[in-house]
Amino acid sequence: MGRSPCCDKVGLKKGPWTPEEDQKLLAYIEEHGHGSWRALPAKAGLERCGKSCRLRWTNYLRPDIKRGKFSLQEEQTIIQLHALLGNRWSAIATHLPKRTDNEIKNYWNTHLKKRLTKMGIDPVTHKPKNDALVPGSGDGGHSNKAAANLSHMAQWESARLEAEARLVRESKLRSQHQQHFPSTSSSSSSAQVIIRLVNESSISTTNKDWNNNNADWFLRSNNVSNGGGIMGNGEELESPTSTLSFSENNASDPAIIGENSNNNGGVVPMIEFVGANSGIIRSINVKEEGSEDHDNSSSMGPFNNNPSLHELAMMTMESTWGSSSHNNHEDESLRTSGSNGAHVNNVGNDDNNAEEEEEKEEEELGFTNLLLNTSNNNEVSLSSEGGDGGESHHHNNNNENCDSSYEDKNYWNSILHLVNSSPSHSPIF
DNA sequence: AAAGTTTCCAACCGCACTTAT
DNA sequence: GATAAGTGCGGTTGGAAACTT
Repeated sequence: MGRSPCCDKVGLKKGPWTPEEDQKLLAYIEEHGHGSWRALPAKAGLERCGKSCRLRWTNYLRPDIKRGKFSLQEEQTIIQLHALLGNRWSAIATHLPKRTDNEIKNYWNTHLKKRLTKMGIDPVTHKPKNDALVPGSGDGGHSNKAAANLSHMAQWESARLEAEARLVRESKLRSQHQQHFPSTSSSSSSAQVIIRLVNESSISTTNKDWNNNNADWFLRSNNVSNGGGIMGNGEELESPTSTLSFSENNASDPAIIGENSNNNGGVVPMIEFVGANSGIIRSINVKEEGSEDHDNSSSMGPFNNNPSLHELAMMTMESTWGSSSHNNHEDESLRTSGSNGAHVNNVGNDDNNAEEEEEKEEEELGFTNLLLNTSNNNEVSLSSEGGDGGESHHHNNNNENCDSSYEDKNYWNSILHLVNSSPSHSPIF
């Protein structure tokens, strides 16, 4: 059976909205809220279908929308998130405050997609179309590995989103349950070793880390100082926080999102996301790796060349959360030099128009580095400082034997840093 | 200055999912 | 469980603006 149309199309206006219509819609929603979108047009005196009204509101009239040029930081975020999420514009939009999914989608299609194509990167797969054209192609296949990692990450993220959706529902049920039984723990029912990554007071810092420009947004819109994660500004995004866990029954668990054999025959641990109640990742749940699935008796412990996700997360979180001011400065260097801090730039030499093209290319190189060569950034210390297992994780970047794990580290660092930097109200993380 | 082309983005369309009956 | 209503989302389009010839 077909669905009935969202509205009777006869007599309803289509096309661009007039200022009068905008005013009517704005005035009505300000006074009454939107309520049922289908019923709204009649009540507001608009000859539009409810869907059109909703779209106009969410994409244009809503007061918390930032318009105008995308910052480089935003562009980088979009590219990274697109590599992970694909065309999940609404999901991407949750990481770009005040930007609508429609706007991001348009920007991707009109700017970023072309730019990546121009750089020789397939904007769909985020893999290099032609190795010869891509920086790092002569790196012994590093970029290919990175691209493969991104592909893997996309699968990872896809399944994670599904699990997250399920867990949102569970979380809601749980919270309802807790209203009756307040003492009930909200943690996962699975046997898990919860590793506390960040306490509630990290929230402000975390969001400052995201972006200098966005910090103000966060502080204003969320009214959060410490222990926040509660939406201000009337926003009710109930945002379960994802947690990572290494599953023990990956074959049947719907939350399992993948495994990845590494060069050493080990297995990158399963990852499971478990709902929580704040807006940022706050814990990683580590389960015992099942022994029946993999010939990998030591997957949980600190490993030789392949850090567990847990370790990576720990290193990453500690590194990033522990040095917010540092990162803010890093952002600036990233703007012009990409993630490679060794690259020398003429930052500040902006009075020469002839160099604009050069700068643009440098920015593009930065994007390339972000996507294909997340190594060499100094956001993550690979030393033992972040390991909770007490085992040192020093890695020599020049050691070929460590390439795989090193790339994994940077790969995860890039992802986790993004996660870490996400606004606390994100419904995804 | 006019015509042609490209770029940009607001808005539409239809599908999928959730919720209500 | 079946159906309808409501909503969200991603793909696509149409037209205005900008740019080029």
